[in-house]
Amino acid sequence: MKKSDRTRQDILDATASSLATAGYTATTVKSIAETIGMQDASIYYHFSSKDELVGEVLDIGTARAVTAVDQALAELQGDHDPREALRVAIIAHAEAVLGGGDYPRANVRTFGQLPPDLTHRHRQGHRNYGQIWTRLIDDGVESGALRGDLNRSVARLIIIGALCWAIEWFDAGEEVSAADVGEHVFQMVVNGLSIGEHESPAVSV
Amino acid sequence: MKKSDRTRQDILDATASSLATAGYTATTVKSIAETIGMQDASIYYHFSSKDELVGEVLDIGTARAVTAVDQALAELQGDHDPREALRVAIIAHAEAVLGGGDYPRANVRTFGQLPPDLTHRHRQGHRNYGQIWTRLIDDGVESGALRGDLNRSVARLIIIGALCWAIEWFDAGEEVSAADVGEHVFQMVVNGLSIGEHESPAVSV
DNA sequence: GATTAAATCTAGTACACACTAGAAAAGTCA
DNA sequence: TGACTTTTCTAGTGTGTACTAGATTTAATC
Repeated sequence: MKKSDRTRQDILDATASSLATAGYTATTVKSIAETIGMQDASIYYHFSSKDELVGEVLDIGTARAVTAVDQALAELQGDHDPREALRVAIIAHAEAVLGGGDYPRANVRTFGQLPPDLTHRHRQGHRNYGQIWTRLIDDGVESGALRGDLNRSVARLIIIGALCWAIEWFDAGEEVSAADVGEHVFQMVVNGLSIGEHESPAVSV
Repeated sequence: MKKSDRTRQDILDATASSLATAGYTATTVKSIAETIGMQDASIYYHFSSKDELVGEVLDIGTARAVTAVDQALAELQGDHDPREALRVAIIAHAEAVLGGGDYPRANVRTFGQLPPDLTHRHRQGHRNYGQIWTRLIDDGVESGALRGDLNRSVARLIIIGALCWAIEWFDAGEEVSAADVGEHVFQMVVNGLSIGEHESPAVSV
């Protein structure tokens, strides 16, 4: 029983890693098996199909992303500006997806590449995740901290989109960290790039 | 000669449409041929391989996106706020990729799904496109209209990312138009969601 | 140490894919 | 019409994929 669990975990890890870097199609059962030194047929002792395996990896990925954001928000004690909550959530998302493990990255990376069954299977998870952000934005607007003249759904999707797309260009080796990317997204979508008409010009970079 | 050109165009159109909606893997030579009522083998009279065909579609896509943004900027006559140039470019991009034809959409949709050869082939095109945005941001910062305390590359990639990811959720049938999405991205990344400490709360939506 | 159960392997099947060769059809123009 | 070119089709090949069946090995239990 213990051996099986360990192997199962190895398979999941290898799949998450491959999905995160190579995408869905390039992640073959054979390549997964090779990574962990097995025959491809042996995978089927632990998982009934490729898509069941991939689905489980994606489930773990969403769970981890949700946990990361929830936990970061929970650490905000007492009264706080709704903008600060948004900032904390954005940075937590950035760190989970960019700097975190393979599982959340696999989720974002394979978005839009999955067969219909898998896409449908994870629709609810994405909806749940979106609701966290919906609440953050609603709180901000209703408290008067955020503008109410924009479509909140569109605003939510733009924030998530800016963060998700970062996976396409973010390089963990460079000097910009995952948290830096989150901070930039926050600064831009909340404070804006503009320095405004009444402020003094910013110091040049 | 004329017949060949027409068929060739049909093949390109069908490929662009399939890439834009189904992605790279689900776009098979057979499915393309079926769409235009041909046998799959006949495709090879016009194109030497699937990837050459796909590459040509992507070339057209980048060209159209660049043209759309360039043209929108060219129509800005005389002196103008650098923010206005950014706004015009953002909306032009949104309309080209979301509301426009299949070619630019195919480009964004297949990003990250392509085999290495094709990815490499289009790297230069993406770089060129990025330079349009680099210049817009540089102009803004140097004229004092935009903040200079953020990493400009990161800012550029966040703007493009927010726009590109919109393809994953934008629905042309809904009441929010492609230009609306562009306007929202502009409002958020340039003016910011925050209403600031000295302004009155926004009217509720 | 023998018996049973768990885990992996060997050796395949079936299918979808990109792509090819050569015959057949369609179009062009004297 | 007839000779020629262009375009499409028929009929395949080879490869990589997910997946299966049954033998074989490894581990656990008495």
